[in-house]
Amino acid sequence: MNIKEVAKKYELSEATIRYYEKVGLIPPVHRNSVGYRDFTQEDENWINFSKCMRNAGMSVESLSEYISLFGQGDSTVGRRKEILEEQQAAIKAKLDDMQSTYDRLSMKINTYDEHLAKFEKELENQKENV
Amino acid sequence: MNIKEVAKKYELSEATIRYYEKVGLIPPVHRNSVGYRDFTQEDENWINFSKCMRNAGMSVESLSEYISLFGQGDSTVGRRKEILEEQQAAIKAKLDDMQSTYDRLSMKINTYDEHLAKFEKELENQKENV
DNA sequence: ATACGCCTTAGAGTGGACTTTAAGGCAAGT
DNA sequence: ACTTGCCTTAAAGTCCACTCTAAGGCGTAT
Repeated sequence: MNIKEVAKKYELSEATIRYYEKVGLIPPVHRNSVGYRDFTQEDENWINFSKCMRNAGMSVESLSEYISLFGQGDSTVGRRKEILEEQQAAIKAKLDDMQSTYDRLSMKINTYDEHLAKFEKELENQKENV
Repeated sequence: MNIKEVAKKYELSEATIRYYEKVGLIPPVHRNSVGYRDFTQEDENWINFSKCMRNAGMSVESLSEYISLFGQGDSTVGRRKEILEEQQAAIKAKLDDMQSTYDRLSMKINTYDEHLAKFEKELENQKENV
């Protein structure tokens, strides 16, 4: 699969995929005889993984450390697992935070529904509802 | 409450709070007789609200539009509710996405636990687990 | 009265993550 | 043979959201 197709499939720009390879956010991609990128299933899997982790808030720095360790073989498994566990915790915290913001926002929207314009000011002043 | 105390209370830098006021991410803060910021409970509520919304991924642009509309009074309630509903949907989408990444990551970590180093390569090659 | 500390602002600077640009290689179509 | 088009890279540019710096006002302590 060429870069154009992969970009479309994973909803990333071609530039982003080239950038991800450059900074080590995915391992080096397989090339064809003229040096063009020719993505294997494994290359695609890495793109998918890195995209997910980036969307979940993992930094380019941590992710590229992980990929680099992966390239260094089995001796790095311990540290790799450590990185994943750190991320797991960070995602969990962010999920909880966002869930509570979501709930509060839903309440706020309900209050908009119920009271409309004339109660707006009181609404904003209610300590537990802002 | 002065800016130093508020910054500490809401875990934001003083610079960030000043910036938030400057770009309209919170309404103008109450001032004392010498022009220093003197935060009322309502000012604090706005800081808390905006901090949550920023953490949940709402852009400075959308949030400042919301605050600006709020300052323009009751006629803007409709548009304001619209903005909040857009954000609610965006947060929901992000929550779902992050939840599935969290689940996948948890599985991956379990697999690290079970198989350790020598199965690492196969693990990474499994299409549904990367 | 002068030094110190806390506050103010405007505006410049920073960091992270892309995104665009410029220059160029290879190859299929006319 | 040459144009068109897809690919390549390095490097410069952009965008967002802060973050820092410089210059200065006011007030209490020495």
